[in-house]
Amino acid sequence: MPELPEVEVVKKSLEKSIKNLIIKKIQINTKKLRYFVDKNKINRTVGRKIISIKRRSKYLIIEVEKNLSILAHLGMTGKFLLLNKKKKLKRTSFYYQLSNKGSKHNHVIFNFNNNTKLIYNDVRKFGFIKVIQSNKLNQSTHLKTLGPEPLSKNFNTTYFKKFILNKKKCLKDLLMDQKFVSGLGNIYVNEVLFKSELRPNKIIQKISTKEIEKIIKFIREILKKSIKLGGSSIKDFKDGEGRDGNFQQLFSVYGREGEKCLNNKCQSIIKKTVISNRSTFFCKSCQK
DNA sequence: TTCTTTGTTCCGGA
DNA sequence: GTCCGGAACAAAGA
Repeated sequence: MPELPEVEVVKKSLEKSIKNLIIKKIQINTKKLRYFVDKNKINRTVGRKIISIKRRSKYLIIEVEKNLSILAHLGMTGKFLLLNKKKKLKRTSFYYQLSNKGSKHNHVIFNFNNNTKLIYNDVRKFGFIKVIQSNKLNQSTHLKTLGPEPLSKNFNTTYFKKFILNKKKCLKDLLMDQKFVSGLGNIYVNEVLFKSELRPNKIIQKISTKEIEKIIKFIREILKKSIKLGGSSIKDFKDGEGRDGNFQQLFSVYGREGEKCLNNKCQSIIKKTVISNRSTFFCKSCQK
C-alpha cells in the first residue's frame, strides 16, 4: 500500500525525472477513478512546464506553470510508472512491475517534450488525479483539514498533549486521525504502537509524557527508515521483480497474526483484532 | 456469493 | 457547534 514513505519516494523520483519537462499531451482512458475524471481541467496543463513536485501527507502535488497543480492520491493500488523513449520502463516510482496484464489499468498517461511518458496505473481505481489552481490548494477539501506532517517540528510533545485534551479516542484511532497527524496509515500505526510497547486500544487520557515522547520518536524513526529503504529498492529495481520481499520484511507486527513476537525473550503470539473497522495486530505481553 | 483489503469523505447520533 | 464511529466508495482475490 502506498503510505507516506512510498509517496515521498515517488516525489523524489519524479523530481529527478520530470521536473522542468513540458507536458505535450495527456491520454485519459477512464471516466472515473475515486472521483469523476475531469478531462477538460486536466488538459489545461498541456503546454505548461513542470516547476515543482511536492508531497503533503499522502498527496502528491505536481505544480506546473501559470498557477496550476496536479493533485494526486494513490489510494490503495495507484502507482506512477515512467517510460523512456524506447517505451522501456526506465524507473518505477512505486513497487509493482508493470505487466502486460496491468497495462489495462493505465488510466492517465502524460506525454512529455522529451518523449518520455508518465503513467498513472491503478487496479482498484481508488486513487485520483485532479487539477487545481496552485494558490487554492491549501483551501481544497483534501488539504485544508490535514494536521502537521509527522516528520515536521510542529509535530511534538506540546502539540500532542494539547490536541488530546478533552478527547476520548483510543490511541490507534488518534494516530489514524489525519487531523491529528497527517500521513500515517494502518500499517505504520500498527508498527509504531508495537515499537512503543503500547496497546492500540489504550485510552489516550491514560498516556504519560514519556509514552508520548516514545510514540513521536518511533513515528519518526520508522518513517525515515522506510523512506530510506524505499529509495534504495527503487534504485536496485530490476525488470520482472517486485520489491515485495524487502518491503514485507520491515513489518514487526502487521500481518503476523499467530506468529511469535519478535522481541527478545518474548514467547507470546501476535494477536489480531479489529478497531474502527481496521485490522489491528499487537503483542499482549509487550504492549501495555 | 460473501468477506476482506485500503484512505478519505460524509453523515447521523450523542 | 463539536466530537466520534461507522458506512460508502472500486475492484479483485480467496
